[in-house]
Amino acid sequence: MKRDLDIRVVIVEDDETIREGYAFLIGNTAGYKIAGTYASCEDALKKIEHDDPDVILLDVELPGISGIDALPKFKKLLPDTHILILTVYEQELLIFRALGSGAAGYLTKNTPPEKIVAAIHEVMEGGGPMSAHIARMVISSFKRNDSTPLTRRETEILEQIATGKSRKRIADELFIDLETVKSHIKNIYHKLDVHSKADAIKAAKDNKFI
Amino acid sequence: MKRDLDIRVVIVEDDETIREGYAFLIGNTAGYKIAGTYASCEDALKKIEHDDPDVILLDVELPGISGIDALPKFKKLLPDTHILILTVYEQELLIFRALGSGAAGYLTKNTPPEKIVAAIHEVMEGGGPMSAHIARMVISSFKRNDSTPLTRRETEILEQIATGKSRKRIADELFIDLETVKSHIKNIYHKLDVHSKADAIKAAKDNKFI
DNA sequence: GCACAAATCACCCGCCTGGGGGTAATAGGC
DNA sequence: GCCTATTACCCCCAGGCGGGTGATTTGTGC
Repeated sequence: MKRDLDIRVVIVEDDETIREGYAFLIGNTAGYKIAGTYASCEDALKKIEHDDPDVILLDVELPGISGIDALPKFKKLLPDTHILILTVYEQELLIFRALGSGAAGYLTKNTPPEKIVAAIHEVMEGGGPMSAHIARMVISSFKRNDSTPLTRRETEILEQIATGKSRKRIADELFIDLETVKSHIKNIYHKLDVHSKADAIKAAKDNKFI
Repeated sequence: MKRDLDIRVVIVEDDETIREGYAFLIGNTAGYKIAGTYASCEDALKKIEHDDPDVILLDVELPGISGIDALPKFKKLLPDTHILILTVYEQELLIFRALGSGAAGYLTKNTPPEKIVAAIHEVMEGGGPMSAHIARMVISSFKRNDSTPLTRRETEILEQIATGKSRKRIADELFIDLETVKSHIKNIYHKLDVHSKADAIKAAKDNKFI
């Protein structure tokens, strides 16, 4: 069990002005303590274990190893430390890669300082702080297309196909005949203008039909 | 183009105390206007078009049609209106269904009133407000398991299989022999202790290996 | 009540895929 | 220098998959 004193924060950020700015701000907030600051992931990975941080503020665009590539390494070194991504980039690919690698939050650099402190607090309380625009993108990634050409049953069957099940198995699980499943699949292929499982799945996912 | 005056808010919530409480709060905040309040989705669906709302606060546990089932209907009636889910439930299934149906945000009922107003503002600015715990669950849904038994290549091939591609096609796209792909698949099956595509995909997804 | 869409089942065909049994050479990382 | 990841090859055979055509029933909308 750790001391329940200050929240220990480490900053990994190459721009000295920004780094020292954040450090000053956080270090002077009651309840927070700067446990270390680094200009590169290489430096940080060598010494961060001694800092014993609760939260890491991690930049993604860094010279040498990028923050996004270093994320799994930090996670391996400090499995219980929360990592907050801090970046100017709002690219979907980057965001989902970061979250997939175990980031606990994703903030853009235009986030006002007091919100950053609030985000650190939030992440310690089990939250997942995100900048507004990021949150919207994350939510959008779940949204289905409601103007699908597929019927309910066709959508259901295509979802089953996307799990890798055979037509026979789908038929059994839906309590319908194999021939019925084949009919549905033929209709799906016609509607999506494809000629294979893989293409149907891709077309449907691209269009958020499934 | 709409008037850029007050933000028009509709509340759909069966508990009168809560409903009127929110209505009073929001109605008395500068820049916001209550365009309508309803105790059920049935009522709301009939009249909501005349309210011309910018944002709907929607409860999920309602008598009759649930908020979650009504969500697509509201979306159809008012495609440009933002819908904020307001509920006590924090079940993953419910959350992802709501977001999949087009909810722009998801708040729990313990959210302090001023945060609800802030969330309405945020959603109008293109954000995706979520309660802390919800946001964490959403983020967690992206997180991969880093202690996978699968090698990099095996993971890559299983990902391809999960897209419905045939072994031959995977071999071609990865510039390796069909027999090599078969070998990898055999190894994957052994490691995951399964005997089919579908089971491998399920096991891998359940464990977040892919 | 009628029309149209959705869902169901049927039988045809040819070809390739999928799952499982082995074995083994070469590269790359610690 | 060793281990494992990656690559590749041999065998077998059941059954799946994609495509064509047609027919029946259920149900929702106007």
